[in-house]
Amino acid sequence: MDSKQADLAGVARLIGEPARAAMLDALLSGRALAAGELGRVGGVSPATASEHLARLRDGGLVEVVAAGRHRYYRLAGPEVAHALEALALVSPRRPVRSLRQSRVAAALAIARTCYDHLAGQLGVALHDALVDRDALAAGGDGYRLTEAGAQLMAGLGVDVAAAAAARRAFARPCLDFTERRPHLAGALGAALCARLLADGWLVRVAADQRGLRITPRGRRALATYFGVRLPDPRASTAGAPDG
Amino acid sequence: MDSKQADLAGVARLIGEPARAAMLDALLSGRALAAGELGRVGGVSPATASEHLARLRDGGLVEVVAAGRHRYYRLAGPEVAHALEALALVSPRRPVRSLRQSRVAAALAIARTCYDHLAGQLGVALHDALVDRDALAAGGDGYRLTEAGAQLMAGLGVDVAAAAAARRAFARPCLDFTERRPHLAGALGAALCARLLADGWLVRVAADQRGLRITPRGRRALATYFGVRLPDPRASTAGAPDG
DNA sequence: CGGATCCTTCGGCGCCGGCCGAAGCATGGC
DNA sequence: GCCATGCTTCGGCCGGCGCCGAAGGATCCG
Repeated sequence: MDSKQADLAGVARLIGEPARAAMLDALLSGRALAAGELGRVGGVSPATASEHLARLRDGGLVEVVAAGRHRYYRLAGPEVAHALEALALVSPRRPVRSLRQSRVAAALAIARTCYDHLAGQLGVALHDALVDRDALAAGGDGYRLTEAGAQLMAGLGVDVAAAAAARRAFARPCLDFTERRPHLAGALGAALCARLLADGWLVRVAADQRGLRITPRGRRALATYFGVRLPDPRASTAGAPDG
Repeated sequence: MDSKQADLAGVARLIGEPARAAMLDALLSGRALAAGELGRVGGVSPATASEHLARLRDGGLVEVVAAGRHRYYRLAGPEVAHALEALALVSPRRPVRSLRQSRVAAALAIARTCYDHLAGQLGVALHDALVDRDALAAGGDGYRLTEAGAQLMAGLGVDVAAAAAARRAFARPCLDFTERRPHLAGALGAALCARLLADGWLVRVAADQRGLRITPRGRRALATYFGVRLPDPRASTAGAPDG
């Protein structure tokens, strides 16, 4: 335990600027984006974008990786994504302006990435299915995989050993900011998401970096492996969030 | 699912101001504090404090309850506390300045409240003990109480039925920002914390609203009921956080 | 009812920081 | 080598907001 104290205001100040918040939101897709593209996302000039990104970098919120004459930025880690989601959870909603925005929001509600794992109705449904089937059990820093869970993951081709060896937490619930119920995060959640994308069960929607579309094949597979059928017609009013 | 989008920047901007951040930090004790006291905490005049509190109120981060000529402010809910803790988790640490600050920080690291439940080494140890003893199991929006867990809580005099009936989540892990491992949050966590305070196992430390001291009686009881012995001499380097 | 306490609103000051254009520095293509 | 592209740094403008003192309203006390 180092005897220091956190600088709450500093980090919040970094996020609390519309252009930077838009950039961070875009980076919640888990992908690394070029500085210029992030500037466009934030609606500012390249010069301003560069300043913002430098600040975010100094604040430890993003990392940069140089590639040719492009510089790609990504979130500095899962805990940054977690903080952003937690903030979104308490943010007042403001009305959408266009039909297009409404369509995008509806699509995001069904399936999207939360940093590098699955969120939205799909993410929550998968989480619940894994818990209900006793594939996940309480233990360690969140969840541990049961014998049944290990077999299920092996059947899907998820590299559980690699996930267990990662320096980050293995499996952890992450409160979904649209569903207000947990979905699966951590190394296992990321590995599962990657696998489902690689297998063509899910594809990224070009319109929004975070959006996912479930392919027909994925729909069948989700029903077979997890008993999950989406979109779920049940009412969206679920349990209240909690800290 | 309402088709709206969250205003990430707005909320972060509210938190990202030193005086307001200090106020919110003080409110993380879970108590309601008067406007004047919060002004002193933030190091600003009553006038400025009032402005800040009005903004926080409009932003939905705090609630106010009038009592005589005092107006007491408290966090608007558990999800606000959760967002603050998540932010603290990614905040860079800055060196403490005085010996006094160092002592306070060390005390906070051992036992403190996180909004209305237990955090610090004590909170994490209790969480781990409950999971290890199969008092808590994965289920619902986080944890459910097993039969053994229900008996344990009953023995302590914790009103589990009331906690289960609360509108908030029943039991949920909350990532501790000093330990970087989960402690127990949710209605059950709050009920447990309240019970331990009421029974005199823990007392609040006047120097810092969030700080807790374990009484000699509490120390014995914690060992008896949970097998928990603090301060724990094991190294503080634990698993990395995750979103 | 008059004074004390607590809080809020108002007016005005000052500064931080977000913005851009222009210039500087890399990299890549030809 | 020369130019185009992508990004960053620099200088300067300007608006927002954080700050306070003073004034006003509410509550409690004697």
